[in-house]
Amino acid sequence: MLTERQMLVLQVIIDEFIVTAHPVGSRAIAKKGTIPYSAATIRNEMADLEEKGFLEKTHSSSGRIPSEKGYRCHVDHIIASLSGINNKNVIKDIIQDGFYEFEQIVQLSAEVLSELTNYTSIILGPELLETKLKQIQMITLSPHTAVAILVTNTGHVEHRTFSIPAEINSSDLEKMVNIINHHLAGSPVISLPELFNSEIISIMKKYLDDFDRSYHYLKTAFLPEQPVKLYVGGVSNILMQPEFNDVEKIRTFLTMMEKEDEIATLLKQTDDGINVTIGQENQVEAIKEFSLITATYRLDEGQHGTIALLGPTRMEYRRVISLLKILSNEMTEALYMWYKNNG
Amino acid sequence: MLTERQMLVLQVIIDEFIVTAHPVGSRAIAKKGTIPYSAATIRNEMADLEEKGFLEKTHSSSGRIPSEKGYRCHVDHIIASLSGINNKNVIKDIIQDGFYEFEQIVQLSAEVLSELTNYTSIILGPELLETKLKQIQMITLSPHTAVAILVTNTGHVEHRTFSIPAEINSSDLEKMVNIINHHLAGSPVISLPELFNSEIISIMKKYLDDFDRSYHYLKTAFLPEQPVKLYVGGVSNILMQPEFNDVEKIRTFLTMMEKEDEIATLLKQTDDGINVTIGQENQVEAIKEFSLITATYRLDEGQHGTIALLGPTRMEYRRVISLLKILSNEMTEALYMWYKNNG
DNA sequence: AATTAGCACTCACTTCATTAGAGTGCTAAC
DNA sequence: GTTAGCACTCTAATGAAGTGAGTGCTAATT
Repeated sequence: MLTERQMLVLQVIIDEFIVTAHPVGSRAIAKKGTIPYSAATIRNEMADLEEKGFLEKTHSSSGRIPSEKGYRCHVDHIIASLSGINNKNVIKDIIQDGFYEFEQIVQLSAEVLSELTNYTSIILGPELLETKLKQIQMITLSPHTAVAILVTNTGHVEHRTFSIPAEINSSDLEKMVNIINHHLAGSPVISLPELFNSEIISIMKKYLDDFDRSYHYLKTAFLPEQPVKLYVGGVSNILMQPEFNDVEKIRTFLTMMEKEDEIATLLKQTDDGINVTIGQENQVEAIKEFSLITATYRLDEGQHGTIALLGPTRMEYRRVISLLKILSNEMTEALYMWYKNNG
Repeated sequence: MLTERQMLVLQVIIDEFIVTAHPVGSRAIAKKGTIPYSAATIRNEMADLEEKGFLEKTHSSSGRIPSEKGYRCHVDHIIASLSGINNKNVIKDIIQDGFYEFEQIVQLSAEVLSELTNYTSIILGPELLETKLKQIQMITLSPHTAVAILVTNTGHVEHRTFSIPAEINSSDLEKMVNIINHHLAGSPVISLPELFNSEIISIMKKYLDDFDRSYHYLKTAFLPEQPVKLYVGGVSNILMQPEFNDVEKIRTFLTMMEKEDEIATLLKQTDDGINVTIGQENQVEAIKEFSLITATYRLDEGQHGTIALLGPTRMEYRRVISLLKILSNEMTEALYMWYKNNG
């Protein structure tokens, strides 16, 4: 589809544009001398590249900027050539110093990532619903209120304060908690409501006086509020990009970033491995001007989460993609170690 | 210091400027007809007001804008006239619907506040160190790791995952937790380290084999990481203000908002009651262009937190101050109720 | 004596024209 | 196939002119 030389020209233009954020002209390329052709030749190739849809003009006599198709080609090229990456131990070096808990590892990774790239990093925690119940605790604060605490095998702690209905006495509550721990420990959190219905109901009915009421309360008390957790790093970082010299754009961007649930659902539907969606390729309206690069990391037994990097379409794809690949590997490794110790 | 009429003119200018954010001219005021004087008269008064430092010009032939001294006068005036506020039940109406836990009440208040004002609201949670230990739990995830959970009387849950040193066996751990709960439940969290030293050490030495090691781990495991919690609402809200039409200002502001600890220390050193610091009056460099209004809310027994509102110096002080007063009262009330049930 | 009308002057903001510079496309020469 | 040359295009920067809201001062009015 593209000749060798056209590919070369496209690369040079993208590289240049990534740095300057300004349209690139043929003469400028020729002057730089990265490729040994005259401005006119390059001009001709550029015209062809534009015709084929890999470049665009901002106006009729401007230089060219890469189109989304151009970026796509660039990115596919990078991913294809991405094989033996030298693992730089970005995260591992930091982690090995001491003991970090699960959430810290993830949060740290998000910060490191945005620090290294100057884009905004978003990490989607592993689907909480797929973690397994370790233990439930119920701590009464007063005769009328209690804190329910749910701990998963990943060390995630979820808690909720709620009022104890007058119909339930504290010994009943204790019994319930014991029953749950005994029967449901080790079950995936996602299946808890179901298991409640199938396994626990029958048992509880034997032990508890006022079952129906209690049941209702328990069910709401023992489910995690947010099924996933987002770790965001470097929101203000990305605003340094020249793309954000417009106030309105900043507002739009920040408003979007506040919609955590939308971002979460977006990140959830990514495939395994490295994934790049450029501009209009994005399904979500609010980021159609951005590029989103995602990578998955895994825990044991099929649990996984997503690392993502959000930046302008004009992104340092080469660097960023390999970084993300390294980091997702490292996280998988670090978390695997963690998981092994804590399963 | 100011004549009746000068006061009037100052008020009108401030009111106008709060709405338009543009310098106010004498002719414009006269035309509006809020005060029955000609442009020339008003002009003279404005000249006097400027001389006395209550007004400023942006350039030699511009209209006037209120100086910080002008705002200060305005604000002092408002606070003086602030007596019988009709309690509007902003929060209470919402809260009474169902049971809300402590953190929800505070978070909700922050959101409501920024929603009502279009400024950024910051609520400083009650000093965690002053809450009292309710119970400690230790849940082992694996032979080498455990989650330590600390619950306070306010229902606050703090947790930390850490690795269990090989020297400590699980029955020792259990013993320690029991000892702590038995002796320290009810003690203020702030005094825990001290009590550890004075009361627990001696007792533990009797029970535990390898005391020294265990002690070190416990001490770090059972102290809340962040002594206070910040609840921020409507960060992107404030960006709609015309003061933020400059990209650089937005960046500065957002960078500042990311420094949570700085904000926390700033809010901690506020007096009781309503407090307004305008522009340069602020000690912290980053908010010398803003006004900060703070109010305190109380829990039982001397525990208290701070509600704050951050906006441009051009702020609707009248509305905002009374709102903050109402809200701090309501929060005190709501939390008092909560506290009573859960003490 | 206080207030107001009148007038000259100031300054930011907008609009418009001009220019410089970087770019393109095309044709002809190498 | 590659390059040089040239006419043409468009943006961005610059500056001049006009507009309008504002001020300060003085003199007239109440």
